[in-house]
Amino acid sequence: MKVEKISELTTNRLSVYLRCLNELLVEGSRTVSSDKLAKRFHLNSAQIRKDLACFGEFGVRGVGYYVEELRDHLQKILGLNKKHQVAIIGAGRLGTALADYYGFTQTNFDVVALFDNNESRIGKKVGDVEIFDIKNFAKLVKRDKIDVAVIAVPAAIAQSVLERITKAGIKAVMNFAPTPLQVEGDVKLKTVDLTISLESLSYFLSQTNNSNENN
Amino acid sequence: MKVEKISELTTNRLSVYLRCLNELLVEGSRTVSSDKLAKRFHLNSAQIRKDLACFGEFGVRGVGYYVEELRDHLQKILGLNKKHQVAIIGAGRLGTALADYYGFTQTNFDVVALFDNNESRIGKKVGDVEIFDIKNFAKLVKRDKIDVAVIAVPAAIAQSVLERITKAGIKAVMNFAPTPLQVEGDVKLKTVDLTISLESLSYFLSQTNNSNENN
DNA sequence: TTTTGTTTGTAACCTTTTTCACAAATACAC
DNA sequence: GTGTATTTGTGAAAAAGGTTACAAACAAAA
Repeated sequence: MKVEKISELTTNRLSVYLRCLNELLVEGSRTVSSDKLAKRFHLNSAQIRKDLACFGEFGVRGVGYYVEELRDHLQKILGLNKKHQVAIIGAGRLGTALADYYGFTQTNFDVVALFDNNESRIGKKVGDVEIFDIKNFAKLVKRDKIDVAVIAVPAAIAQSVLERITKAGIKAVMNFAPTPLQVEGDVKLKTVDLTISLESLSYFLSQTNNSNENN
Repeated sequence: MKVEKISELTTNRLSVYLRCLNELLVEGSRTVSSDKLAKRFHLNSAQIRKDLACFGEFGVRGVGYYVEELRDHLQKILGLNKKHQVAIIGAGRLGTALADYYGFTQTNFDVVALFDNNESRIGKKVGDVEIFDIKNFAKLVKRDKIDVAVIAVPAAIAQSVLERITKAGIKAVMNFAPTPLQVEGDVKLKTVDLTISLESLSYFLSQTNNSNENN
């Protein structure tokens, strides 16, 4: 078992493995080898073994891994055995869409509050979740033990929102504003930038078109 | 100038550079050096130069890059000089949120149609965009020259939706369903998997908490 | 014209990530 | 038991990605 720093690429894959194992569990598999797992879900068996090896020796040589046991280990490793309280800042279309995104609702991530600075939105509800005035952010973070924040505001104000989040003591932030943000301290920020994804997609599109022209 | 295959990491950065240049243009800068660009936007100057070098020699030694000229080059490289017609499949909250996401509306990506299989949604409009029956997908792709598809349906049916998209001849697909999809042929698929991002975030959160306990 | 200062483009180097390959461990058949 | 078939865990190799460092190119001042 390695004790090195775990890369984000690894933790991302752990999440994938977890999903695969859940699928296998539903199908009733008791054990699975890294090779079967890899073939079934188009992964690399050596990488699976190496990723898992970062956290312990979960497998049995000649047998493989016990599906349920490994699933439980991964859940624990990823911190999915504890509930997380999520706040979404920005109650526009994206923010409200995220508020009942199944990834948030179906798991141990609970969206407990939406925040906005727009008077006309404050006080309304999206499903069970109330939209609060951003001014009360710090207070509600404390009250509801919010530990994850999602930024779903326009790019122009995203940095100031992040600072508010950081000041409130939140350590995990997901950013949907199409702009890179500067982080203070040991806060973990993940940016999902749709503009970058789209424009990058556009590049590959133009490549295909050009090569077709040359045929 | 290199002629190697361009990595996705590079095209992602090109999109970032483009954004930076647009910002500089608004501020009225005529030229910029890779060093100034890097310092201003927290990038690496050598990497900027290397990324650009994949596509030509755009700079002038001793001067830097002409902002507007480089901007135009990047737009061309990324295929952003042509309009793209986007279809969103799945007219739930996420699909409709994406339909008027500014990244789609504000640029040369035009959302021209939403698709769903739910009778109650078909025929309605989200902003200017009509929700069509998924059965008419291929027909409308042809009529409206749709070249980008966005999957915003539940994971369980995402693969079958992708196959429909592929059959209709679309080469660029963005997937928001939290599941990896198998691509046929030369279709470019980008998956934005919020579950993976969230669970990965959860890992780092549990790390922070554990190390605090040990203090 | 020459010198000085700036900045690109890139070769060489370093780091990270992925893949390969195999000894060690286990199960199971005989 | 012994032998055969699996499969893990992990070094070592390969590939991919990022950084450093500097010659070559150019601008501007002297």
